[in-house]
Amino acid sequence: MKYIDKLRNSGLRPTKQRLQICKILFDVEKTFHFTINELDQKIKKQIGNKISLATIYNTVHAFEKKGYLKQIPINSNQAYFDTNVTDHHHFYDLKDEKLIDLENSDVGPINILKKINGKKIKSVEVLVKLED
Amino acid sequence: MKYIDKLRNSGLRPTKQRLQICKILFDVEKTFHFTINELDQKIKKQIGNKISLATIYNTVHAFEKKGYLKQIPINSNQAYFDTNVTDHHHFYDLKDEKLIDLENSDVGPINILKKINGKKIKSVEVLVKLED
DNA sequence: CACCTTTTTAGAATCATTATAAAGTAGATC
DNA sequence: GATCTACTTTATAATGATTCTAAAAAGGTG
Ligand SMILES: [Mn+2]
Ligand SMILES: [Mn+2]
Ligand SMILES: [Zn+2]
Ligand SMILES: [Zn+2]
Repeated sequence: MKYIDKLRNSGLRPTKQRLQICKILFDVEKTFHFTINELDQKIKKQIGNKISLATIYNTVHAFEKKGYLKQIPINSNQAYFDTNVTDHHHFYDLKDEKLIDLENSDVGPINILKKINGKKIKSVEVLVKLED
Repeated sequence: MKYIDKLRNSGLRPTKQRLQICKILFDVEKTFHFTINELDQKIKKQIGNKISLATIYNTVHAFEKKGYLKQIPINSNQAYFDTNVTDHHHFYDLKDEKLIDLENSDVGPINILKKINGKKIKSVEVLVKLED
């Protein structure tokens, strides 16, 4: 009951819905990127039942807040999430509208020389747009 | 009649509305970042009259397509545009929800070591999120 | 001016996301 | 195990940015 503990330790009750979403998001070998609608589809397909969209939004946001998911800024149409929460970067294939991971080691160190008074850096993300 | 020519050369008729928007966007010393609503406010305030939101969207998208504006991916809430169309990067102040330019020279060369088969790189953008 | 095309516009439609509020559930207590 | 309470889920409505529509207005050309 790996996810039950994970949720409890985060102060989130391990409900049936949250456990199902955990299974889909984290019980796979590879991390992946998804939109809320894609997750909704995946739940219907893999679990069989449906989870209310409101619950899916709530859960994804709760997981994001706890650091189990990351949101990737791509465009203003819809939110993209990532189950890979390590520091890393992305390709974005403009034609397929798909994200591809770009590990830190594939980019090399990024040195931000400019400083902003009174602010500190929370994250540094590179987005590489791809075309044919 | 600098903007009349600019528009004509782009195959866009120099209408009153487009010229007014040009004036606001390009007739200033410094480039800046804006959302559609901020632009709408600015038009009302600086020009006095109002331009239909549909026209503002149309014009901004037309200018983006022509390369006179760039869209900056920040989050999925609303689109941010930039009158600075040179290659550059951004700070995003999470508290103030404001963009700050980060010139290429403030970041240093970014070497993308990973290649994706059949795709070529269109742009490389760094987003540095700031917190207090 | 007459004609044709592009553009503007108000308003409706769309779509992702968030809010609401009622019903259900988990976990604690007895 | 029944009871209680806070948390969660859910259907549904509301919101807000963006896009669509279709009719009116304006630009450009001869
Ligand atoms: Mn969010
Ligand atoms: Mn657009
Ligand atoms: Zn990723
Ligand atoms: Zn900028």
